[in-house]
Amino acid sequence: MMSDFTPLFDYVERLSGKVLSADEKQVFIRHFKSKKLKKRQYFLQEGDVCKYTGFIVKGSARTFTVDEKGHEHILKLSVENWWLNDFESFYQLTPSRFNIQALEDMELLQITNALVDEFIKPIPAFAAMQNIINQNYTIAAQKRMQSAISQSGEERFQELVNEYPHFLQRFPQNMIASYLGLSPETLSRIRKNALK
Amino acid sequence: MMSDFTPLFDYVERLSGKVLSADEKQVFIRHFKSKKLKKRQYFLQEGDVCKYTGFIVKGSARTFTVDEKGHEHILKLSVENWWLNDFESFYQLTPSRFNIQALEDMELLQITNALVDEFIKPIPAFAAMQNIINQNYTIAAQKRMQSAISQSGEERFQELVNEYPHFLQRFPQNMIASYLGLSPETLSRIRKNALK
DNA sequence: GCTGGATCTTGACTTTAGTCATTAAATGCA
DNA sequence: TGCATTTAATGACTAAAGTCAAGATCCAGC
Repeated sequence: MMSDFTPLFDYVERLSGKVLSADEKQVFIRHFKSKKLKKRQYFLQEGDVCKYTGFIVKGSARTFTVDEKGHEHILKLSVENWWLNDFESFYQLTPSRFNIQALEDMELLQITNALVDEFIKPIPAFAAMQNIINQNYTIAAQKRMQSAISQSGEERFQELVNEYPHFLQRFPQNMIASYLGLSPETLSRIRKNALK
Repeated sequence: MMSDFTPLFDYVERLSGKVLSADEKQVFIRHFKSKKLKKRQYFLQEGDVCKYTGFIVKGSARTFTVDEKGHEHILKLSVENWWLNDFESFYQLTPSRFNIQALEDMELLQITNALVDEFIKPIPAFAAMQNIINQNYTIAAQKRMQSAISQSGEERFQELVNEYPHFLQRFPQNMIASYLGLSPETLSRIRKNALK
């Protein structure tokens, strides 16, 4: 059965502000492949090259590293209508420093770098979307960097509560803690204090 | 006297991998204006819209915020052959959350967003450069985020020593500390320990 | 429903980094 | 050169976050 490309088309059109022709949609359908991941399965393992970029139709994932002490640090939490990949590895075809793992059962539409370059990038709406994404990502990264440098754990948590309240429902607390750069115990205590 | 555009042309050609024609160079010369800043002068103040993006021909600057306690946090240190701006404010024409201040006497080539869109973006080498920059910046932001989340102050300092050794010569230690998200005292002690 | 693993909470303690105050050194510049 | 300002170092203390260990709770799958 064919996957549902509607979310992807909507996403590209919305971000780019351009409309996709029927022909262009066919190019997407021809080159993106449906991929399913069960909870806990890996989309990418540290040391491997990130061959695919995937559009998340359903489910969620975390991008994380493991340090020398064996502690995991979550760099990114990804949900529906986001792209799943390690930019650096995907664009430069270098081994990745990250692991990407499904936190829920996932459905992706994925494609290789080579096919993107050959068939997808020439589609103006896609190229425009890509620039917008890079721009947005850069801005978001700058904001997050600012909070990492200048705010306490408690302030970073409050910001997350305000900006991504649904994350709190959707992800276990230890994942949120790791995303914020805190130990699970510390986040537990922060929440306890915040309730007063 | 006309400013020296050579560094800018070299930079655009190097990043884009394309050559600029004489006509295209004239477009640059026509629309970029030379701007000088003395040490400590502001290129941008919090609350203002970042009207210009500037290519740094000479000198250096810091991008920083001031928190409620009056503490400054440096988000970015910029030197020759980098662009100086607040992405978010410049692209979206929203008031900036950042201050940008010269750390040394500076010479910039600057231009407004509107003029970039009208005259400069149509130059293929420039558009290509911009995408590469966004890509590189995204990758760099991810790396820096990773160290902020998963490394101690000492490890972050060691990384800076390895990656940007010239920063240590060029910028006072309290600026470096702020860039690393540390108090000046803490960085002083880290350095003392590291010398053993 | 029962069970085992995962998640969360809490307490006691340690480590890391920040704060405040003081002194020393370096630097700018008149 | 000499003085004022900035920058850096250090000590004593405080605050924030991490660590380790134990127990409680939740939940998926049989």
